[in-house]
Amino acid sequence: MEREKYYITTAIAYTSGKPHIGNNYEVVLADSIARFKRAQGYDVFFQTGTDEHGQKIELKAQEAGVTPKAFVDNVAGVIKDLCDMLHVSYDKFIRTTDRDHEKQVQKIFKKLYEQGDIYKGAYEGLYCTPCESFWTESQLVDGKCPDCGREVKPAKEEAYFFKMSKYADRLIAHINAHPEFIQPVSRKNEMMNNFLLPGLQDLCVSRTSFKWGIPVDFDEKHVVYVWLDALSNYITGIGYDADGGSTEQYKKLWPADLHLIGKDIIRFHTIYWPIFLMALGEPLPKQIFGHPWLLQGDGKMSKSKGNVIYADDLVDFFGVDAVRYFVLHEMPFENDGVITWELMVERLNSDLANTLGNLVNRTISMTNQYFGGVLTGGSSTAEEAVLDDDLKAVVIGALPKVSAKMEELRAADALTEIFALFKRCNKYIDETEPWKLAKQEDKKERLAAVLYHLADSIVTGASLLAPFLPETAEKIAKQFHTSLRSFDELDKTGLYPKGNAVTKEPEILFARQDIKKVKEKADEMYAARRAKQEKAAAYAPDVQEADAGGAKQEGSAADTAVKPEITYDDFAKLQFQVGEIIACEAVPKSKKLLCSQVKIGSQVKQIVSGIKAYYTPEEMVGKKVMVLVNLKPAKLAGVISEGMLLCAENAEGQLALMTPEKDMPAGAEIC
RNA sequence: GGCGAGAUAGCUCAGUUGGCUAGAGCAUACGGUUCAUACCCGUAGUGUCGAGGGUUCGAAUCCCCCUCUCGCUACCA
Repeated sequence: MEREKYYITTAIAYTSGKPHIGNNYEVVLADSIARFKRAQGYDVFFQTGTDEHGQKIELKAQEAGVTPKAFVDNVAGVIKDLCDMLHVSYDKFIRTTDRDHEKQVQKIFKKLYEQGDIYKGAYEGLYCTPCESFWTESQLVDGKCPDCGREVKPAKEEAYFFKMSKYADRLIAHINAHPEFIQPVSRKNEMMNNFLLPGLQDLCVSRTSFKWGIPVDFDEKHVVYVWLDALSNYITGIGYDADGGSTEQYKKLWPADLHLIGKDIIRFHTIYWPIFLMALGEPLPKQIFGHPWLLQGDGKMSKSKGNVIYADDLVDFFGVDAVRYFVLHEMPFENDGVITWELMVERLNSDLANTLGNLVNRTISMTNQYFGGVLTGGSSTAEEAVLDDDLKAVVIGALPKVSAKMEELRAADALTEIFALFKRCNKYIDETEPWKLAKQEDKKERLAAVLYHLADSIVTGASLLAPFLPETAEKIAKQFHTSLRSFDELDKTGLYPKGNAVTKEPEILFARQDIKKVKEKADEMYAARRAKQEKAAAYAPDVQEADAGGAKQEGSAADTAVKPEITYDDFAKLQFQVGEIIACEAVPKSKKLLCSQVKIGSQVKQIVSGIKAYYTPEEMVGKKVMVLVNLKPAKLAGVISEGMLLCAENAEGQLALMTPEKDMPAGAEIC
C-alpha cells in the first residue's frame, strides 16, 4: 500500500544577512512537524531554502564590494549551516538563484503573460515630472502634485501587472469554504477585511529600477517581482514545469499540505500566492500557518548593542536539543513568545535536567546498583501490579494525546504531553520506592519489575520525543542499549528486551546551568562581538540582521534606497530654515501625530509631524529644529500642516529631530 | 481613523454551548523521601476572573458602556 504523502515547506529565508534565533524558530517547528509526520508513516517531503533576489541584496552586495551572487552564496551558506546545526531534516534546500528555478520562473511569467493574466501596462496616469512620482486621483491635493503642488499630467511608465481582481471572487469563495486554509483564523479576517472585501488592486510584478532579479526573458529591461519569484519556489523545487512537463514528484506532492510562514508575510501567501496558482491552473495549498514571533525579552535586540541572539550562540551554550526544546516550548500558538537567557536556563533546568535527565539517570543508576545493569523483567503480585497498570495506561495514552496536539500544529502542547509521561515515571518511582524494595530479599522480583517498567516507559517516551529532540532521544535509547520504537508500537508496553543490560556509565543528558554564570558568559560574548564589529564595520554579512521569511523592507538606515541625482537648481528650490517650537499638542484622533506651532523669523507656521512615539508635546516646546518651509500645505488628520520638521530615521524607524549644532535664531536660513 | 483580538494566582496561560468551594505549569512556603543532576513526590496557597451597569434562579462565560494592551490596515509632508 502506498503511503500518504505530506509536503511541508517553510518560507525561504531572505539572504540579506544572518538570521537570528527568532527566525530559526520556524524551521525547527517545521522540522518537528516533518519528523512527526514521518514517524506517523507519511511519505514526507520537507523543503526549505533561501530567497536571494531583490534590490536590498543588490545594495548590500554593492556596499560590501562584491557581486550579488558572491554575496548570496555566502549568506545562503550561513543559513544552510544553521539549519544543519539545528538538525533540520529538510529533503530539499532550494535557492532562488538555482538555474532550474530561475528558468521556471521565466516560463511562469511568460505563460501568465501569454494567457493574459499578466499585461504590460504602466503606472497609470498622473505623473509629476520634477518629483518623478506617480499619483492616483485620490492622492492629489487640489488636483495638483501633493509633493510639490505643481501640475501633474497623465503619463505612463512601462511595467507588467497581474490581474488580481480577476481571481478575487474565487479566492474569497475558497477561503470561506475552507476555514482551515488560513491559520490562525484571526488572520483570515484581517485578510478579508483589509484586502479582499475592499477589492484587490492589480499587482505590479516587474521592476526596472534594479537588476538583481530574474530577467523577464522576452523583455530584458524588466526583472520579475521578488515575490512572484520567491513564492514559486514551492512548486519549482519539486519539479513543476509551466509547459506541462512537470515531474512525477510534482504530481505526487502538489498541492502542499502546509506552508509554514511568519505572521508578517501572511498576505503574500494567502492572497497573491493562491491567485498565482489559480492563474496557473494548479490547486491551492491545503493550509497556511502564520506563526508568531519569538522576541528577545531583555531589551531591544540590536546590532549596535551586539546583543542579538543567534542560534549558534545558544547551541554553543546549551546544546542543540535544549535550543530546539526552548523555541518549541516557549512559543505559544497565537501570541509572540519571549526569549531571555533567564527563561532559557529555567526551561533547561526545570524540564530537561530535572524532569527528564534526572529520571533517566536515576533509573539507570538503580538498575546498575541493584542488578548489575540487567533488566530481567521481574514479576509482581496482583496487588503490586495495580501501580504498574496505572503507569502503563499513561504510557499508552501518550501517543494519541501528542498526535492530537500535533494535528493542530501545537508543538508546545505536544511537548507538554510528552513530559507528562516522564513526570508520571518520576511519580511511579516514588510510589514503588525501589530503594526500600532493595533492602528486602523477597522483593527482588518486584524490584526488577519496577525497574523494567520504568525503562520500558522511558523508551516509549524517548520515541515520542524523537521528532522534537532527535539527538536526546537517540542518547536515551543508547543508554538503555536499545533502539527507539516506531509509532505503531507505542500502543504496547513490555517491548523492552528482557535480560538486556543498560549502560554502565550513564551520561548526563542535560547539565543544570547557573543563570549567573550564563549571563556573565553572554555578556563576555556580547563585548567580544562589539569589539569585532567595530574593527570590521565594512563587510560582515554574517553579523547583520536579516528579515526572515522573505520580508523585504527596501533599504535600512545604513543604506536607504538610492534616489536619482539632482542638480543644484533642484536643491535650490527647497527652503530650509531654523524654527523654534513655541507650542505643541497631540493631534486628536491620531496615533502618531503632533501639531506644533513653529516660529520662523517673524511668522509662525503650524506643522504636523508623525513623531508622537518619540517626543512628548512638552519636550517639543523650546526646541530649535530644521524646517522645510516652502512645502505646499496639506491636511493631515484634518489639521493643516504648513511645512515639515526634518528628522533622522534609523533602521527601527525611530526618529530624532535635526537641531543646529550651535544656537541659531529662529528663522536662520539653512543652506 | 477602519477592522479585529485580548485584559483570569507573583509569572506564562487554560477555562467547551452560562451551573456546584475558578484551574495547569513555573516561581514561593511547608512536609515526605534519598535511587538520582541539592533531585523527585506531596500539600498549601493567596485571585474584587480589567472598571461599572444589565439579563438570569445562577455569569469569568451573554448584552451595554468605560479604561488599557495588542494585531492588521490607513495616515505619519
